[in-house]
Amino acid sequence: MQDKITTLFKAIADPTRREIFHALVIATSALSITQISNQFEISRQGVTKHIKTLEHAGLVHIDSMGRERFCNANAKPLEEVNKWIKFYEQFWDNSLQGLGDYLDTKKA
Amino acid sequence: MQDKITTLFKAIADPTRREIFHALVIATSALSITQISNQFEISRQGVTKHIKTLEHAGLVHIDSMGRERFCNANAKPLEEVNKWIKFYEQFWDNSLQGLGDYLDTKKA
DNA sequence: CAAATAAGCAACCAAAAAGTTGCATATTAA
DNA sequence: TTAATATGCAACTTTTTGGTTGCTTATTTG
Repeated sequence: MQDKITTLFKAIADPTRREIFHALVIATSALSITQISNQFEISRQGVTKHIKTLEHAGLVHIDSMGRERFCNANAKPLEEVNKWIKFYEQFWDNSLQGLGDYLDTKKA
Repeated sequence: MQDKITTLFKAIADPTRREIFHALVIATSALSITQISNQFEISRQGVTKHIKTLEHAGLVHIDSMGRERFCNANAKPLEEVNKWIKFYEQFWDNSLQGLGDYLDTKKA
């Protein structure tokens, strides 16, 4: 399909999915599909689809208990996004920019 | 349309766009649309569209000089993404998790 | 000025994404 | 064991997205 980080970026690019993920992160216990659906305007099937996308990106882990499927958030994969971002930090952060300029000057 | 952070997330969710952005970030000088196109497989129009998306997200700034349009990367908006991510860091980073547990214990 | 170059605009296309409804199936409760 | 509940699966619709081609316009350059 597409590479891992793209799957991840796409998963969090959708606002509904970010909301669902957030709800799972701050939940005190795992939430079933129906429980999640009750918190959102969209249909249960819509939620299922989003959960599948999040699961595929590694952001959600599911524990099946009987007929219920309890969803847990897993923020770990976001570490990759964080790494991606980190590289560009030096280009927006002025203090780091200054550091870069300093090193350049030193070299010259 | 959609909120700012979603525009931003969607802009960086596309791998081609991330590549273009990266090329602009590491470029020693601003690049024209044609110059960018030469570095990628897709058509000039395709590049133009991506640039427009990046510009709309604030990740690219354009300086028009005569018939040419020179594109500069601007990483600053990524700071917002970084902030978004930061919140979830405590849920993946074990040391911070430990810190949270510690504070909870202290409270109790 | 004529030719070449840089780019925009518009229309189009195919595939993907976000969401829906309907129905089947498994599990639990009355 | 029948009814209710939780979910999955499949088909379908609408919108968005990533990309294309064709044509026009503006700016250089020979």
